[in-house]
Amino acid sequence: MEADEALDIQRELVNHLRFSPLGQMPRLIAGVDSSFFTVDGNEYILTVIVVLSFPDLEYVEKKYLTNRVNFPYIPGLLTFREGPSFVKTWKRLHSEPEVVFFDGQGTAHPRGLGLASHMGLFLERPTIGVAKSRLYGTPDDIPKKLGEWFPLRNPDKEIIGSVICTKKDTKPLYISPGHLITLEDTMRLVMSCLNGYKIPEPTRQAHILTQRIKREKQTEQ
DNA sequence: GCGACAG
DNA sequence: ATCTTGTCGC
Repeated sequence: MEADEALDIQRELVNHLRFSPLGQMPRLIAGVDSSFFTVDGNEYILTVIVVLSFPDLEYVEKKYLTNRVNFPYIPGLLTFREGPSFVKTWKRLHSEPEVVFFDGQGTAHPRGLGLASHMGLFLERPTIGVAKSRLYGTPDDIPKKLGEWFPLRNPDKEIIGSVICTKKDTKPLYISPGHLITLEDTMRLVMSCLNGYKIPEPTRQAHILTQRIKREKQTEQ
């Protein structure tokens, strides 16, 4: 996979995105995260998917997989580095989450197709992008108080996501709809999944496991 | 050409 | 993301 053909894929797939209101509240939500490590000069990715009940946020299921990665990290092309591993891991899930949270952007992307959006097209179900930093767009302002938020806009001033304060005295989160969900519903779900921490619980649990599994993996061998 | 740049 | 210990502050 070359970078230039990856760009063409994004420019084509963005036309398939749909942003519709969530019909009903989900019963299961999945959180995805990945970590990386190198062995004998080869780079590997460890992807973890955690499924929680909603709105209780109780643990339901988890699956993880280690795969080799060849595509480098290139801002705007994260999908081609982490996407393949996610797809393989997803196929091992027994439960069927109605919504999936990704660590990265949804529509708040140079070509409107961040990791969450691209994976949403694959899954054909609602996805959300939860990023810890900005990739694209300009926020109207920076939120400071818990729950406060501002629109994130593209150069044409169109709203592509939002910057929201999910915890006091911490940098805000950059969230955007991935696919089959509106920005409004995206923000509602993110706020409903907060558990006293800055990162929504599905993504937070996945991140904790991604680090722990990798650490145990190195400790044993 | 210069700066920006998810994880 | 990852390399890495302690430390300032709510």
